[in-house]
Amino acid sequence: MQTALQPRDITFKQLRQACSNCSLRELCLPNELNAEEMKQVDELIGQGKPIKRGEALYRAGEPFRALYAVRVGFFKTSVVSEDGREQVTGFHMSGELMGMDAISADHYTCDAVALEDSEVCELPFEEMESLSRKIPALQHHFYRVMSREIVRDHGVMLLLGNMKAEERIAAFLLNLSQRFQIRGYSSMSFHLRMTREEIGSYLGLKLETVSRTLSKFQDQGLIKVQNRLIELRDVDGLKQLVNSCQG
Amino acid sequence: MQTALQPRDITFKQLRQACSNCSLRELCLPNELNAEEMKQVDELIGQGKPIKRGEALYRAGEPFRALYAVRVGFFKTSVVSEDGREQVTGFHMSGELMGMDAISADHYTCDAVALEDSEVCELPFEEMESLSRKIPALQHHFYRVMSREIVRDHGVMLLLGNMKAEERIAAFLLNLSQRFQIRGYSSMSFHLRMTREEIGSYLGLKLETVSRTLSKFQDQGLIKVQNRLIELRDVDGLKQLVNSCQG
DNA sequence: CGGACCGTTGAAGAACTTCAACTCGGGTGG
DNA sequence: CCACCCGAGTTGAAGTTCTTCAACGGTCCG
Repeated sequence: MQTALQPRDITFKQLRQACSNCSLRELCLPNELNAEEMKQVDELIGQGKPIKRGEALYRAGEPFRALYAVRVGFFKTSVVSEDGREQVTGFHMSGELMGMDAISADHYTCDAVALEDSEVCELPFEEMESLSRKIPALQHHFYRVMSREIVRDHGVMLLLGNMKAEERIAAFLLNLSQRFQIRGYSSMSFHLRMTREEIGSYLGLKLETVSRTLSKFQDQGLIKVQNRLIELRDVDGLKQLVNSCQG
Repeated sequence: MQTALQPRDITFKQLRQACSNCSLRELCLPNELNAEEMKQVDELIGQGKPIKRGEALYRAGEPFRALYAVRVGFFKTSVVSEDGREQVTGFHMSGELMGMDAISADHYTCDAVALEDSEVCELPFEEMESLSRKIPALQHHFYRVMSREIVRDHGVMLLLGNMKAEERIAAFLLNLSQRFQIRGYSSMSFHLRMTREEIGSYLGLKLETVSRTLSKFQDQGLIKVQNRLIELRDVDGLKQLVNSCQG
């Protein structure tokens, strides 16, 4: 494993860029840091580690050393049950943190796989933890980020437990749209980085159901689908769908 | 709200008992604390606040001030969607922490309702946060507890996304059994604190399906059901169920 | 003792899955 | 450069699982 990392480390250093200059700073780090604090954080964080499409950033069972922030690209995280069923637990885009599940058991419990060529920043957890004792805003930030993950998971539980296929897909598309918008990309038209099967796994549906539902939405004029390119045509219609049918 | 709390506060103080004497200490707090650290924690934590069956400890939207540890009793937490659908996000027994969802948005996002007469300990979050900067073990403990909640949620997502009704119910019963065992209660026979509907909400099933499945398990000799009293008769059989059917 | 709530069970219906056939597009090797 | 092939996606038809609707029994509590 160590040897495999060496060629990467070269690129790693070439791409090095301080958090203080990073446009994603508001997403990853608390915004109340002063220059001195920022510098301390900068010194800990390893930046721009590239992960090729299809590669795993980490896998379930590997020892925990760091959290990872997506710098560019797109990831899925998934858990696998004892009998081999995969459940996608999340899709992660720039500025989002991965690996928080690993703190409790000291090893990762998910696989994190890049769905396109990506780069991540490495946050060595022990060091961050100890730095967060000196910088209250940083400590609070980590509590908040973990809390946000819990809230997000509850939202997925609501979706999986109560919603019908059409509502799930509509909610999924709206969620992606919103997250692209926050990052300055178009919220009305975007490229899906994942397969129908991965969407299905995340939403508790089979890939055929995902495909059928997207086709149905297109027939209804809600969206336009061209392979993985999605264009939202009637956002209000989609929103109504999410809050309409009784589950 | 303040007035309603006053009669409680009397009992609150009557029941006061230090964490250092509490048998649940290993569940709530890190076990590496020395006497001095323990004392500091003790001084912050409000103990033995009683919540009657059916009452809410907190509700979604209320401002966040404290985490709560179940001392005695049993709680459910649930989120409600915009159109009024309830999703039970968890059942919580003694030693377990509730309210971590509230850190990110500074208000609770769930309702927490007692399913039997209960008592909770109050952990004022801001004070705990600042104390945790002085006690590394305490800080690490909170990170771990939140991480554990994330892992648990991923497990529920796997259950809701991939499992059939029988597998969900079997997994649910085995999970309860294990948690009772940890607390020194019988793992083979226990009382369900929640209705069939609440089980169904948690597992993404209708109450009739829950009822039918329990009856079926009884017919198969896996369990014995008497209202809310459950007796496990074939734990291995249940375990096989969880890891058998392909979802 | 009456009523509300909880739970059980049957039968019919809806929603999703499964199985299967086919299309499309991109990459590879002849 | 083109043929081929593979993975991804679409669509139809049949099948399964769960839900819905409805009726009824039990139990707890005022």
